[in-house]
Amino acid sequence: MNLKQQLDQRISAALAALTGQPDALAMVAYSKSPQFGDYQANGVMALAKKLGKNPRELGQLLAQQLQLDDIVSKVEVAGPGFINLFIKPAFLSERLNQLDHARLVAAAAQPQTVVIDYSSPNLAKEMHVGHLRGTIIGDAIARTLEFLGHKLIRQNHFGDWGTQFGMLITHMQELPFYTEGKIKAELSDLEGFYRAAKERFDTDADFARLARENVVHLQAGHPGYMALWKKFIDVSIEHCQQLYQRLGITLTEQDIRPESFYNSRLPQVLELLDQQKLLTVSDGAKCVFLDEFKTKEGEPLPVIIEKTGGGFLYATTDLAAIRYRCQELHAERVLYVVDARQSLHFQQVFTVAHLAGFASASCKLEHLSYGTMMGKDGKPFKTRSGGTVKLVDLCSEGVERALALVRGKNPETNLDDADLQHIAEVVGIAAIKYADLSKNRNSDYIFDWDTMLSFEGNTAPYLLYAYARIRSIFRRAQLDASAPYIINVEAAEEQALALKLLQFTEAVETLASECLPNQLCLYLYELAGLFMKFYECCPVLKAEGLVQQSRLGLCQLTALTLQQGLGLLGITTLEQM
RNA sequence: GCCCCGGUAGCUCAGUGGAUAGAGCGGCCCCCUCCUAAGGGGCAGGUCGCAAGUUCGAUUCUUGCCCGGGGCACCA
Repeated sequence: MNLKQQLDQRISAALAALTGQPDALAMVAYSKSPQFGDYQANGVMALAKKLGKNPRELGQLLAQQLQLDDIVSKVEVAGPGFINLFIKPAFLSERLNQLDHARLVAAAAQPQTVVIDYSSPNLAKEMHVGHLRGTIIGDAIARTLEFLGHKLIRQNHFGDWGTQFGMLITHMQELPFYTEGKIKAELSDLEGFYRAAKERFDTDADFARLARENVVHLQAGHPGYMALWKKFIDVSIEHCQQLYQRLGITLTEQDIRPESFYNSRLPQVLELLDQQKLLTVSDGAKCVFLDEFKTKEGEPLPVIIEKTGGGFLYATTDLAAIRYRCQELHAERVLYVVDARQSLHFQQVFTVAHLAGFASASCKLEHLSYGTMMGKDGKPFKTRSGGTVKLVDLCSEGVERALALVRGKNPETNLDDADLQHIAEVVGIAAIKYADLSKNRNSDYIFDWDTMLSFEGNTAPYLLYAYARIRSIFRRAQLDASAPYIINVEAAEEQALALKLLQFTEAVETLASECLPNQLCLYLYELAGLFMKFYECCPVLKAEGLVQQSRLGLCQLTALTLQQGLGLLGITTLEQM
């Protein structure tokens, strides 16, 4: 149990005993200012009101009865009835000395089976900036839940099936150089290939007709078309996996469960809905109508399961996926990291899934939506010529800019070119990822190279630098960074840092429940800031004996926490930069 | 028209029903006798979109309105 929960539980119990209200809540929160202590309990005011008592008197009574001497050095009643709690330095030291350095965070008390659907690009096109947020944010959430001990199942719901593939295989088939090697070479520029096919589809009526016919052949399982399709998909998957590797994304080929995986399960979705009398035929399409959704004309809005003339849509696939995830993978929680524009779709699909029993009432289906990536002009992020920015190019540009920066900061360095290149790769990728993770995912976010590569403020370079600096302390002094050091905090700066270190667990747990990685980013930034202040005020290498040991211990734990925290976000640290 | 998300300092963003709403950038000023100044400290900067309501207490919850973005029947 983390410190906040521990305080909350004990104060709630004391409050219940004092007032005879079994459901009394202490409402423990962080204090905003040091003068109000480290934590504060705010529950007294509400309870006093409810009981018609004077809140300050109730607060005084509670403060007298609280038995928190093992944790707290001072309890004071302040303002209208706040209970301010000052954590004992000895308690901080003791807790820090007990930490398991390999984890720093306890495993979840109740592990769940969690399915997370993220990244899920459309294989028809090359990955572009539109796929970045979901991939990065999803990966951070996945890593964190997994680390906490949940049974985490990643699902990369690739778009590998649908009308565009008719167009693509028709274009492939008609290429004069349809041979193994040449096809593969041609597909090395997936984006160009898609554009060429689209161009023909839009301008050549015969081609378009043929493409539509070929979709039907493909979906009927025609071997020749299937082979072409498979070839295309394989190249496309390889392209995605390369990007994942460069970006440090944990998705592997084993996590791929594309749309086509559900093909054989679609008819069953239709049958089950029909059996439950949920289907209505409207304009020839088989639909589920839900009272809570309306079209722009004010008519009931259907969820279309099968379109007029046959053929399934993405709602059908998503319903089949929910059945699979809940009933075969036994998920207790299913997370969808998908952009905000699809929120209506997910509301509908989740409602139908619960209604039809595809997901039990206890199975939580959550759409973790995120906003659009904007350019500095506040419009969706594009290249100078107005095209979509490829992820490959984005990574390269980030690394190039980082390299220039690292070179500039190290004019006379002992680092060779390979070292610099490595540092640039880590910093560049980290900057891109962290810029995205550190903002609340719900809002749109403005992509700006200068801000994300700055060493100031809440940025990846600042945190990586903080970590490298600490490592450098041990390296310079030739001290063992993994040796046991006994912490004994005294100075105010040490106390503030120690408390923050203890709160790492709370930050990680919050990320797991709220799925907002920016909260962990903020924690790490504040930790790094407190460390810098500590380091300014409290000499480490110049200190002696037990004081030095203790301060080294704080340095060590700060480094471990930064490394662990960045690791959960999918960012690797550097020993030197 | 309905639904979803947002509106907080000049800019980019935090903010769990609680005390005096916080960071960073940009502006002005100060600090290298432990690590890498890629750092630290200070000053200035706010009708938390507007108005009601609930509450002992609202930036936070409710409702209405204004502004911006997105979505709303066979694409995903």
